[in-house]
Amino acid sequence: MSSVTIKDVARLAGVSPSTVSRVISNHPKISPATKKKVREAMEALGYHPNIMAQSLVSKNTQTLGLVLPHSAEKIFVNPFFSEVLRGMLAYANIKQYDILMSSANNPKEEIEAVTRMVLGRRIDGIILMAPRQKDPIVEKLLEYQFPFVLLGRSMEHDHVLSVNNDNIKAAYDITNHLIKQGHKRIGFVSGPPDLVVSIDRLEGYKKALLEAGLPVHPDWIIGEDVLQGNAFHALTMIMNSPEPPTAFVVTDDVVAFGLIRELYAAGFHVPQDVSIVSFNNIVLSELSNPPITTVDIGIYHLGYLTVQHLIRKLSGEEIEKPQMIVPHRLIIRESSMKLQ
Amino acid sequence: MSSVTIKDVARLAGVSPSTVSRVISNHPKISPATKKKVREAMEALGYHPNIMAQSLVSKNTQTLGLVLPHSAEKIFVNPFFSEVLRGMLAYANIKQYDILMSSANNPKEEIEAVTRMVLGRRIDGIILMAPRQKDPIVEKLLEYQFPFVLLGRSMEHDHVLSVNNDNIKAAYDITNHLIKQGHKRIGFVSGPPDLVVSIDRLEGYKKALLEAGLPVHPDWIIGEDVLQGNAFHALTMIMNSPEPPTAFVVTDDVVAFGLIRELYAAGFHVPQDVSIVSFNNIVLSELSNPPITTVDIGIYHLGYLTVQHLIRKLSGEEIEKPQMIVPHRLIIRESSMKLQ
DNA sequence: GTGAAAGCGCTAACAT
DNA sequence: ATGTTAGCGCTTTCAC
Repeated sequence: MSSVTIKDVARLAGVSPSTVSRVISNHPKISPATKKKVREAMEALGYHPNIMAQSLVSKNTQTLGLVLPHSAEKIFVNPFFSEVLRGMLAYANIKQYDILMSSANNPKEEIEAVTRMVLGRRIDGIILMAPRQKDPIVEKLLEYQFPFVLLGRSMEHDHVLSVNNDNIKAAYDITNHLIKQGHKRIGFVSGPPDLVVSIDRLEGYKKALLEAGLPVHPDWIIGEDVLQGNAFHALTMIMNSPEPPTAFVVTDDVVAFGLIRELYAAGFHVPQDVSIVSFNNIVLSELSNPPITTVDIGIYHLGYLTVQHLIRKLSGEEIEKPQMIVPHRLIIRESSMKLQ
Repeated sequence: MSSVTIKDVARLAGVSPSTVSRVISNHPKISPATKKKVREAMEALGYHPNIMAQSLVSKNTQTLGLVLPHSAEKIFVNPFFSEVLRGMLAYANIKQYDILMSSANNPKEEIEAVTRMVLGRRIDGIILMAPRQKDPIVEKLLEYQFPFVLLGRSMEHDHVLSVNNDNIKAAYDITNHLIKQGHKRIGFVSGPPDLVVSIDRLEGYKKALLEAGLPVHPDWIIGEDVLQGNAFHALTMIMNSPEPPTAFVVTDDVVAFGLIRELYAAGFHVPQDVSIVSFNNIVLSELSNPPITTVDIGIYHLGYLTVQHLIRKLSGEEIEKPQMIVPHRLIIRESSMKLQ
């Protein structure tokens, strides 16, 4: 692993270092002859530009930062995450960008990680996943005037770059699907309450109920910790009440898996006793037993467009609409089969 | 987002840039007084060292490279991946390392991505996931003499750093579990055939059968593409033969999900008609219907130790045993309930 | 204990 | 079209 520099190439090609530099960056006025000579020398020596040195002077790094949401949300984010990352990397790859990841165990570390990346000038822009209400990182980045994109949306700032689903509409649509099936008592299983996505989906659910003249029953809105069994008690309470829900809108496929399992353990079958619909359409939702009715939010696409949006901004393109919306569609499966 | 440099700090603190540098790197002989002055100046200006400049001279980047396996393996790797990444980032975070990801659509791009990172001196070491038999990237890295660690193992080089399960033993153990349940006709669903992990698990399966005096039936060893339904035909063929398998060892939980689904569609129930066991113990395997018997391979731990192993190597520690083995354990669930 | 100076590998005026 | 020069922000001898 030799360390061949631009000077070595210059020497071998019999030109000056700056000429080599020009060849690298495809400078227009460079004679075909020398270009060829230099290319050959680079090839012969196995030259690759030192990216640190390039960045130091050019002030850009061809790198995007991504902070992994901290563990509190791990279950919520889990299978979604690798798919969205695939989409991100796919576009980044096209544009020769890499993605620098950092993790954090709590909001404080999260800020630190971002600060280190941004002020350490390691990245050109940053991708924020799962933004919260009044998200401190968003505020910080705004303050730094550092380019970033949200996978999700900001509730406070509508001029920030973001790629999102219309989660209110999505929740509204999927809830209406249940209503059309004849359900009148519909519960909701929420995600972490400070995530914007949780708030939006809850709102869409409520909107559909209200429009249909159905009651919004606060006791039927439960936390996502059913999966851990913490809310098992709450669930049995609800299900053993005189008039239990006949359906649930669940904020995430993984949570839906858990819920189906908990219901089963409590003696309730899906969809015979209770219907389940959820969000994301992760691969496994189709392979669930029963297969889960869900909202396909285009996870891969979401990741892909997020990076595209950010890179466009970085290359100085005029962004007509900062808020991009990725369309969703309902995938109707067995878990919400029509009531007889 | 001002760009405050070491000079600015030096000026404000009334010292030379080199002194500031010494404070940053905790140089021993520096008077407490100046140290304090400099620290205050850094604080006041919001100084953060430019990591590119640091790297350029110090020749290390505090960054590890990771190449996402290309899409062919996406199904195999999917839910496993985010968990292993969490483990990697957790340890990296402790040691103030970041992880630089790059993706590739094919083996050629994979090599390119690695070359760009390595020769571009962007990273100090590299993590390779899911190594193959005679893996070209391993050969390349060996040739460059560049530090790397395998999540898995090399079949050819036993001195390379690696963190792995004993997959042969794991497959042997889980197959024996089925044999103890009274199964005599046991099939196998494989992963991508050139992955070392696939080869090892197949070997362990065969070993258990042979030792028990049971037949290894080549027709019962099928590819992982059952999930896509491509091998659906093969599966029904097998199941409709006069003496079909009564159990399957499946190489991956996700594939097991798919298999259970396919079997169900073909009229076979798990575990009444056929038992299923698999590997990885992803979160959802417990929430499957039925819950899946699987080998817990300690995914998070695997990621954590992989990075630990590599960072130790990078910091010049003497590595006593280059090949680390993470213990596995069987998680017995409903999908392999005893035959009556 | 601290400063001055050189240089890491590269790019970008400014010359010619 | 190409070479010369001066940095980018930092670390690290080498002086004192």
